[in-house]
Amino acid sequence: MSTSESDLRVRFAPSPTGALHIGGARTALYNWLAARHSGGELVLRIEDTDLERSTPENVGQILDALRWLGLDWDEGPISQVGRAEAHSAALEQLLESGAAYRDSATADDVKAWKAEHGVDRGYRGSPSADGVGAVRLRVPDDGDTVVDDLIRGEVRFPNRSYDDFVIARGDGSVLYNFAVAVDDADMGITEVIRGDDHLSNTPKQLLVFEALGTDPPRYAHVPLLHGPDGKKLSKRHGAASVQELRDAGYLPEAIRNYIALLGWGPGDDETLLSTEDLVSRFRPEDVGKSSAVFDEKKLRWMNGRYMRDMPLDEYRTAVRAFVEAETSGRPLNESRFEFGCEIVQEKAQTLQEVWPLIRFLFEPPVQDEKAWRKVMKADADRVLTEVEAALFEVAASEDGPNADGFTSVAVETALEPLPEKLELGAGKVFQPIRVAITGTTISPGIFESVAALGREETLARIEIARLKLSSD
RNA sequence: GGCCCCGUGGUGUAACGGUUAGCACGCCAGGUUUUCAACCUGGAAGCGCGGGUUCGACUCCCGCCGGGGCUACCA
Repeated sequence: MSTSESDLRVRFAPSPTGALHIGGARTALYNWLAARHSGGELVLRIEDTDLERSTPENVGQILDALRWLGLDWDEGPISQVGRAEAHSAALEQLLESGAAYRDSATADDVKAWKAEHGVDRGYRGSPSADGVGAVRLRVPDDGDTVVDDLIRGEVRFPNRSYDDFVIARGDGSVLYNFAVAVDDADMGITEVIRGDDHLSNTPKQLLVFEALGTDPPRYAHVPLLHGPDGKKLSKRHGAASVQELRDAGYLPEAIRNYIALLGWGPGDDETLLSTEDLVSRFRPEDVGKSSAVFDEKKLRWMNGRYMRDMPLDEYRTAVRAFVEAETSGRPLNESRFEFGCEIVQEKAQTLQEVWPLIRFLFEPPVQDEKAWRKVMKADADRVLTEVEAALFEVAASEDGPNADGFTSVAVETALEPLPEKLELGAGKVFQPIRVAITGTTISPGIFESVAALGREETLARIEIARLKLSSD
């Protein structure tokens, strides 16, 4: 828990109606960065007043996603439902003061009223005689409610275009715009950083603050994220939730770096920014105004950069979880795994891509027929015969991955002269080996791959390939 | 429909009343290379449109067009 070095208090307030989306994750990140940058505090509040859609599973999922992303909070999670008493008290206060009233008008009544008064005219009701009905807040007829937004500047909303909006249902349970304002007030939130979709709601919340007699926080509305088709980001756009990104093999730090850049830039040409950099350089007022499109291609590239920069032991730990999922926990040759990670680190862009590249170390190769036809041509048998002879000469004191005597370097020393000796291009010599031992044309470096597989297994697979060759 | 927001290459961003409009991803070509990736070099690609204001506008103003949000007794 950080000691408070500033008065800044922000909150992240997701509604648990599903997984945490990349857009929500970015909002969380911006709040977190703002808090950590200034030494302020971040409160996590769960907006669960929609009992139909808010489930404990969803709450757990969001908390997991935040933790996995490395975003911690100083207070909470606080359930909005758990604050029902505070909400009722505030509601009573407004009913007492006359700032709000009970109105029995139905949706149809409101529609009829508007038909009569004009579409740009907000509904104005009157207290029901019997004191039943939903609770509405009185909205002034004149003037503007002004949102002084950190990102948008001053935005004016004409009061007359807003309905006397419902702040509590007939049964007394409160609605979103009311609960949010009461909670932000009670929690002493000083700055609200949230999605643009709430900009139009802000006047309502401001009106609640005014009725309550409390100073409102400052607002910073960040632009929404869109999918590649320009539409609002949704589950249809592939890996759109944090959970899916995690399953696809992305690293938390890469995601933090990438989504921070969606709508914000450090001001210079830096692209790769550590979380430390982000914390020191991020300011909500520097967030741009236009919506951004989530582009997985760039995330992939960035993730690859982070994967290559990882310390090897950390890399192995991250990869292991993915490999275990692929092999359903079947024990693997540990030294092959360790060496496999080492030789594959330069190649994969996501954790998910690692297994296909090192799979040949643990299982017989699955022959890709296209690769076979492309590589196993006329010279192949002659080449493989030479390769066998050359590898046979390499003395290995034991048979294991990168074993003493049969190291990448030793293998390279043995194979490297072959192209010249056979008067063939390097590809003509090395590709058949690759296909013989891995089944495909794509693998880690050939010398490393051979060393990782070990002498005996390599020779055995080459022999199998030669047999297949003779039967072609 | 009403209220509100946004509009720099395919994507994310930078600059700004006066620059050859920069950087990154992606794309294309070439190089390197044992494949892929990485790496190196080069290239195509942008200020939504129309009016103003100004000596000068991507930048300021207006209109339009396009995209988005809100408009529930949802959040």
